[in-house]
Amino acid sequence: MPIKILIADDHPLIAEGIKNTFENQQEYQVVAVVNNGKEALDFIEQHLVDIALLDIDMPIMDGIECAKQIIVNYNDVKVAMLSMHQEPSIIKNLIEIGVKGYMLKTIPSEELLIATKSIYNDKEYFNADVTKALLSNNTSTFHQYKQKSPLVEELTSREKEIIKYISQGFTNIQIGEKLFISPRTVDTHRTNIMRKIDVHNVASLIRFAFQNGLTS
Amino acid sequence: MPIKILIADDHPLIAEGIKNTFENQQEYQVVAVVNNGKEALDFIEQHLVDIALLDIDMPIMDGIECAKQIIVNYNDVKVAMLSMHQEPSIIKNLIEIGVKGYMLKTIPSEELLIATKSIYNDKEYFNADVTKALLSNNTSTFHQYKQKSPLVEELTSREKEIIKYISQGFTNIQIGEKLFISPRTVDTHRTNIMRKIDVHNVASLIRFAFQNGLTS
DNA sequence: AAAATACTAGGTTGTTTACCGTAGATTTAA
DNA sequence: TTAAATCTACGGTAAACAACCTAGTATTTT
Repeated sequence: MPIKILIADDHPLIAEGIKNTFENQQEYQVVAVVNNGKEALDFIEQHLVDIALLDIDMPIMDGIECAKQIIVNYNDVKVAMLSMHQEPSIIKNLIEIGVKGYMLKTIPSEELLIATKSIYNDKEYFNADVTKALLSNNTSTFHQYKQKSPLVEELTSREKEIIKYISQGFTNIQIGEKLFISPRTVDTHRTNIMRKIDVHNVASLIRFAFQNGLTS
Repeated sequence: MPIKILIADDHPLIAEGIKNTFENQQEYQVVAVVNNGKEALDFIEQHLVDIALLDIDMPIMDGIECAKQIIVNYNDVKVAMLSMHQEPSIIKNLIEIGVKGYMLKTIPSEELLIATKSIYNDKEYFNADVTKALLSNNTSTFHQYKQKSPLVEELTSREKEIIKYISQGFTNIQIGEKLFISPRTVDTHRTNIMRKIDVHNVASLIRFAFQNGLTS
């Protein structure tokens, strides 16, 4: 029973190239070559597909949206991206969505075969260029999350203590009891904190706390 | 002319396993199996080697020091690591030193062959687990050490959507506007979410969202 | 000594959230 | 075809929070 592959790419030449890679092997069977994400979804709805190889840039429905839909609606169809993009944010996003593989189109044919087989066997596959892309830019991507706001410096140690308790889910009254101060005092601190970091509700306050490592 | 491979690993069984992988192929030739970094260097000084496959944990001289020496002194010997470590810091360090590949020992034999060939052809190779390891460093600090709650599974996709907006600091009214539903409906979702994950204020709700990667 | 900062506490007012219930419409599963 | 789940929406009440305000005490800085 060959591995059933769907290829989605709006460049016919590339799609054919990928198709040829698989057609010389009896382990694989290309069951569809489509031009966009919508067509891919339509096909998957009607037929059995093991692996969907999706390009990102496609008309009507792009590969990202298509991947999302497939992963949500067709649990047993594995999704791998085959793209020219190597922006870490895109790659990261896709991996979080749940794609099993991400390959750049520079991947050699034989590696693509291995990759496809790995993915079919419930493993994951990312080719070297992807790893390098993540690595080379990971400082910036990393900082996007880890970078501390300079506003943290504005907070006094008492305020950081308060924000910690707030982010742990305690109410002003509970915090007051813990710190042996009036809940009104806690409220004052809370107000001051929010003014300093320029947020206007608990949700944003806690978001700030998490992003700045103030959560204990 | 086969690709000349040196294997350095202090576990004889593993070293033999790797050796066997290559010996069934005439493209490759294992010219040495050594037990530590020092022996590897000694061998390379006397013989021609195309690729050195190094373990990290070895007595006398470890794989990291060995890799450094090889890369500095023997420009035409390519170095790849084959290890059980997947700490991003180690991997990053080695890539900065200049190793051409990093594979975990969980790599399938056939993938190892492809990898070795790629590296011989002046490409780089990192297997999927390595990418994942790097990626985990890439994502936010918060989910790193905290385990995800099974309660996430209880949430419907709509509820996850709501929780995402809440954690972004939007009020029920704002969320209602975004999703074209009544703020009362948002409130109902909110109530249901809080019941499901057993929290009783926004703070805890957002804490939950952050710890479970529901913050977009 | 005066000014600034931090911590404390309270007043007031309006908004938002938390929790309780009910309930129709639609989709999904048994 | 019931049954269950999901998404939708509303009423009401109490608690918590958000945004203003003043103000005393203590400590540090200028």
